[in-house]
Amino acid sequence: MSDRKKLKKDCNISGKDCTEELIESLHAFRKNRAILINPDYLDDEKLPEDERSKVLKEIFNRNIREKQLSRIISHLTPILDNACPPSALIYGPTGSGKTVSLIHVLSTFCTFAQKRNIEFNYYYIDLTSPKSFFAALNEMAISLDATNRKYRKGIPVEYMQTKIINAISKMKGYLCFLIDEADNIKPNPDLFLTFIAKTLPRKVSCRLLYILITNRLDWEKTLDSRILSFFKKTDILFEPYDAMDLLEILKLRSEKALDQKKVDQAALHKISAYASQETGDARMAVELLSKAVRVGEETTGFLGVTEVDAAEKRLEVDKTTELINTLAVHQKLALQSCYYSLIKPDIKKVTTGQAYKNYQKLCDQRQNRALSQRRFCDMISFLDLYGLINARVISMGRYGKTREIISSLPEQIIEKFL
DNA sequence: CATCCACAGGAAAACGCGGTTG
DNA sequence: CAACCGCGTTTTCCTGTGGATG
Repeated sequence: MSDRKKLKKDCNISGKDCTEELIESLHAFRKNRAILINPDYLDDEKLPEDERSKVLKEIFNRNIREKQLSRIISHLTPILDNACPPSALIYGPTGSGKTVSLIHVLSTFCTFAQKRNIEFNYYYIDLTSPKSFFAALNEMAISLDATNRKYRKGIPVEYMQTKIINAISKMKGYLCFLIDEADNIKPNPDLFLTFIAKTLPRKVSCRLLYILITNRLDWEKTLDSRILSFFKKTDILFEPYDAMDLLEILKLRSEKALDQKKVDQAALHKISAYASQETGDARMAVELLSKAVRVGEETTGFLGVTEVDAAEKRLEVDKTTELINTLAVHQKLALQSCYYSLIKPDIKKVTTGQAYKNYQKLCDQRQNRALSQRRFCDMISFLDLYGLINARVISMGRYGKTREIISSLPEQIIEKFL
């Protein structure tokens, strides 16, 4: 017993020492390789409010989105001459900086107008997650009255409406509502729009101005034309960022967040080029940057072009595995049945018939009914469309005409889902 | 050149399911 | 409560087809 105790004690001491050393050395090692100084600047969600707007100001001071900003501002300037501009509808793809630009413009416009003794206020209504009519009203009431976090369910809709009307009727001058993702009201967007466009202006004395943001170009067409005519609106389009804009944004982020000694400017160029080719989504560009930083910290302790390449690959892998995971059951089975024979080293292509046989076998194993070959055929074209397989129709002469299915995924992904 | 394979893919019928009406 | 719609999905049926092969 005493022996064992002693042994344990020894072990403990030596073990502790070892681990402590390990922690110390690893810590030093990691610190040495760290590129990231202030991670919050790579993630907008974590940035405190005032800090966020500071960053935004800096971005806009670099003449990014100048065209769009001037469009919005010239839309607003009639207010300075005591005229009320029409409502505006802002279009643009995700990550083109719609929300950010609008908030920036409105807040600066707000202070500018106040200096000239013009009463101007704006409220931001966030509908980024789908909302019902009631929830939209709720959101509106909250933005008007910051003290009240949330109104409970079960309150009649009319009550909410009068609540909002009461809140607004105390105000004077111009009142601007910035409604983000305005197309997100389900199931009856018309109701909400009728309320804000028709009912509200009649009940309150101040001048109302609506700015609706959406990323669906065709949204307008889904609306009732009668409501649409109440908004005598102007359209403003946000183009996606080009490579130069993205580069500026990335530069700013990297200056704030990263150790400049360890950052190669060429890497930023590469990221901006890649992101602008893809979608021009700024959020995606920043995400790629942070991914590249992570790669750099894990390997060389430096952010260069090679790290960006690696991050790109990793992003690609993440995207495809995510895509695969969101597939419907039978689609997943079809995909598996395609790769089932493709992973064998000597087989490079399969025909639809072979894949279908595999598919039937797989369905048998899992005891669910196999879909018809016709349906399978459609699923193959679907998978091809999404780039999960390569399938093209070829003719093998008298041996028939079929789709030739070839792998289009790197092996690590295939292994993962098989 | 005609033949004929093994499937592609269009059309229409059948099914499934939530919602509505008599 | 059954009958009936409406609409999306699935099955059934069918016609079409590129080119190796005899």
